[in-house]
Amino acid sequence: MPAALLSRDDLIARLGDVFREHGFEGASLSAITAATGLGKGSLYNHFPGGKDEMATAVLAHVDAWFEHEVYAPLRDTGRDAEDPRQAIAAMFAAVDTYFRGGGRICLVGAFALDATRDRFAAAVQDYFVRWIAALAACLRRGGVKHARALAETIVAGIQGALVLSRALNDTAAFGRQLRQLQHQAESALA
Amino acid sequence: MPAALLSRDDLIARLGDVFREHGFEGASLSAITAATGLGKGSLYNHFPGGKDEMATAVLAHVDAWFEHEVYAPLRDTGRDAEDPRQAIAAMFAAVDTYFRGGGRICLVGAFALDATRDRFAAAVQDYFVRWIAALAACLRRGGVKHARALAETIVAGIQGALVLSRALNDTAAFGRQLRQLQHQAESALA
DNA sequence: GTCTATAGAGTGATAGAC
DNA sequence: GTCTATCACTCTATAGAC
Repeated sequence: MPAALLSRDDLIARLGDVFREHGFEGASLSAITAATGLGKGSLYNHFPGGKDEMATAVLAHVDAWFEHEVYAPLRDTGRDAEDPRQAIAAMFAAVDTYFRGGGRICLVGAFALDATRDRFAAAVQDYFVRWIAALAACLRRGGVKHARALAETIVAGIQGALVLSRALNDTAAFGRQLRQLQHQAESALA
Repeated sequence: MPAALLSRDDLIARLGDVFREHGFEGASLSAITAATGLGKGSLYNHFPGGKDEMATAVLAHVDAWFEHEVYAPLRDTGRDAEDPRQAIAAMFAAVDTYFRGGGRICLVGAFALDATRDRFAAAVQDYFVRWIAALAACLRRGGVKHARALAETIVAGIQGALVLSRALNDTAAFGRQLRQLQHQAESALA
């Protein structure tokens, strides 16, 4: 067989970019073809289920990244006073990197807003439930009283920061919100 | 001429529902026809520019609502200690009503996230710029030091709360975030 | 009769599935 | 590449308020 032009990981990363850019409905197969360099035949070879399966694969990829880089470190935080603070600083750093300082939106958040949500409701809900739970566990271990409420505020704040920085076309707004949220978390830990 | 089946305001309201539900790309003319009861001929009679003009009209309608119900009251707040507090409480009440307690998303925020943003960038940016400016002016009049930063946090927080409540399929999350943000504003005013 | 809101068949282009 | 369905949109025609 001919060599694959793209590894599966590269392919999924590019699919993610297309879905982030155009949304699920707006991501036409021709846009996907242009972004990946793969013809329709190749795409259907990799994803017999079509666009639905492509989006599912991208969501699973995003989920795996957050599980490894964000949720697990938060959950594995010890009880030493400094640990939760460091874990939360690491989370904010990871988030800033992942979202390219506000230049990249959250695919899961975008899917949550439109009718796409119904198709991928389970994956969308899971992403947020697990993020909030992992962050709340870390905060609780740091002695925060209303850990669950604060975790919800921080996760919502990050999503809002992405909307705002895209709307204002100002990635600096994302950084400002991230720092404000991190400060809010650190104040609660102190 | 035949009587209009729908007033222009009703028509625009229904168009808004369709765009909120499906996004700009996902809002097909057949979905619009189904939601409005109007055939293509009627729709193109009202909006010769097609979907673009429909979305522009909806955004203008949203803008007018927020200008009248949210921005103007915030800007017109006096300098009495109680005024900014009341104006901000009124803003949160208006926001809760408009977004149906979290059951309705923000069309402008949704447009900000996908590629639609480029088409309507000016209207999208304007909505957020004016909201933040009006809220910051009110906070500043209430003696808040970093009024602009807090205003940004609150507006971003509202957008994030909408994403979260849709993602979790839990409108109660929207109410919780709204109360938290209002408390944050009131603490800064005190 | 004029004008406007209606309806919907028909256009070419393009969608996603295979 | 081929397929059918559907896309946004055009055009012609009619109904009815003035």
